[in-house]
Amino acid sequence: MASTCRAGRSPLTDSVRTRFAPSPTGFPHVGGMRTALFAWLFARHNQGSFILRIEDTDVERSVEGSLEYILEGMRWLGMDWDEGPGVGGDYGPYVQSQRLHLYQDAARRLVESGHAYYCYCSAERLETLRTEQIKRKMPPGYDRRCRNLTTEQRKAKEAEGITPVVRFKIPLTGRTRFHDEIWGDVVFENSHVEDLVLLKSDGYPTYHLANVVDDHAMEISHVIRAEEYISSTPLHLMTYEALGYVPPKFAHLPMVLGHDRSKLSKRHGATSVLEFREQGYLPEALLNFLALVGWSLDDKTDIISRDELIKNFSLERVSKTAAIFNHEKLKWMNGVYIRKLTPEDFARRCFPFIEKAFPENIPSVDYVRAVLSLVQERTKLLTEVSELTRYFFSDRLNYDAKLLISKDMTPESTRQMLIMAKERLEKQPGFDEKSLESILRPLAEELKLKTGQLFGALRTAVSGETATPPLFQMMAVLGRERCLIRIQEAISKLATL
RNA sequence: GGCGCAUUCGUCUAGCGGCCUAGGACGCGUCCCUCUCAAGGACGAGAUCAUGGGUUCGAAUCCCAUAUGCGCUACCA
Repeated sequence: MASTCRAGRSPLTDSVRTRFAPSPTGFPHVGGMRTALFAWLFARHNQGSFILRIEDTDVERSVEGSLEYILEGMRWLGMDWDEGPGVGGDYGPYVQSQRLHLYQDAARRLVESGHAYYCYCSAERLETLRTEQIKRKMPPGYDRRCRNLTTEQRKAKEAEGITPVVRFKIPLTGRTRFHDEIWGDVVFENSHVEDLVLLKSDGYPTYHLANVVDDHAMEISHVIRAEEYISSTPLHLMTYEALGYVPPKFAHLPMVLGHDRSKLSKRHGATSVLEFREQGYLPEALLNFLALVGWSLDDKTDIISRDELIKNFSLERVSKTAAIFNHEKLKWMNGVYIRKLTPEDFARRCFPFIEKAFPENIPSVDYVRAVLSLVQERTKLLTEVSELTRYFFSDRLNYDAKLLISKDMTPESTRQMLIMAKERLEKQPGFDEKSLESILRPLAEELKLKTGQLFGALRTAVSGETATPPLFQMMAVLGRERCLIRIQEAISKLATL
């Protein structure tokens, strides 16, 4: 796209550079990850660079260990970064708390050039000011009391030992307009923009300053971020200009909502991508799903591979409307991806869940594979496999004997039927799917029973369940000995009815 | 309250003036397949394109109001 040479960006590096800039204040939220995904896709589509930058400028909200979770979430989804924590890069450090002097310098320059000023107002004054404004139905905001302090007044405040903050001196008139890659042209009256704080009294920058300074320093070409920042974009633009920087392009992404149309949060279910992993979701499914929250390829495609996503992603097809996170569709999509897995891959991914559920009862890897191949197309979540395969690993069946009795059958007729079946099975040399079918089907005919009546009873006898994979396949995997024992148990159970 | 933005089936969306008696997907229902459950296939219900005015030969698509929703309105990001 833009290939004009501009200040701060050399022709050599004038390519697409996007970034994801999370603050380490919690888990990797799917909303944030969706934002990261779009920035990542845009960079990859344009053979650009994707940068990961940590915005840890809020000391109070910073949560120990959360950075590692965020990185883990990114890695799990397969979003690799070209620069940032763990990989380095030419524009580091990529952690804002290690770049404080840059922001402090910028703030000082801004004050010196008259674009910003020191503010000595206390948090208390600001607080009472705000509550008073709200009470009188006035728009809340800073009243610019310190905007025009004289040198003497400032000296007096300094003498009191007050550490000031730096606020941007927003022009009182005029308007700021910009072109958003997704929203189009947006215009704001400058008089509605506040003199926001750029540098806090603890020496840390606010998001507004740190963002501008770093996006410029890191030569970010496209700022792709959530919709909530659109209102502060005019301030950012003014800051770029005041600092003498050429601003990047902006693209604001629509929000991700919960089912009640409020911002997606914990009460809407899982919101951390790591939680989705624990619940048995496949990263490729989540990635596909997330890509479709606010973006579409065309009027009919739902299942899109990572490569296709990269190949086809464009900002033009990003929607402007907030989207509700549809867990049902994600689950369906996960099922689609599970079915697409090779049996080996499916087994590999399920193994941890099986091992966890049946630590003492795993005879062999081959057995587990055989079992899993029977349930693959029946599972929507990896976590379901333990439930789906329980009777393959445990001999305690615990079912109600009544479940053995099919329609139009009695306990006694069912018992007789199972006795016959057991005799035939004992005599049958092979125990594979084919030979099982070759004796069980004729048996049903011989007894003048519907296949469902015989097979249903055997199914329950052998598994304790009424819904299982196909009977013969299941029995073949369970093995002759186990099946015969279970059928005998069923026969005994029926006798007590 | 102010500012900004949005508004197509329950949900995700296609649509960028005539191809729309609005298409696809999830979910839902019926049927087929079938030893059960899935998967798969077929069909169906489901949107007066938020409402009201314009513009136009013609509007879901353009314009203006209204309503509703969302975002911002922090020494949080």
